[in-house]
Amino acid sequence: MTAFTERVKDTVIRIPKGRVATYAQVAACAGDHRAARQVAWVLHSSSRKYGLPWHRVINSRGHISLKPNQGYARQKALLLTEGIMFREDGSINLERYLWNPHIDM
DNA sequence: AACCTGACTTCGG
DNA sequence: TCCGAAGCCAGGT
Repeated sequence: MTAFTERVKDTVIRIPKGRVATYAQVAACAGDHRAARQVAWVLHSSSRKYGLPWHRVINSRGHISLKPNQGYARQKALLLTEGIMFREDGSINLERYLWNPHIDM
């Protein structure tokens, strides 16, 4: 496990309840703005193991990246539970819910 | 060591 | 605006 991967976990854990972050954003916080795919891989492989709030990470378009037959519904349900609202097309208003590491915490 | 894969992103047609 | 292709990174085979 690389240092970068460790930082990804630390970053994800910092995302506040009721807010979301994009894969690229998490990657940037962890020190490599180009490693979005690696962030996805980390969540996929060790979210359960480390109790990460994996559902708070979505793609840059404000959509859930999971396929409908995979965890899509579960992730959406978890976000709704935290008070996050979805538009009709299933997207999230990033202007409103995106985590700002410098202001929130 | 080479090759494949994915819960991503960006750019060009 | 909507795909498809090409980048990118690390772990698994």
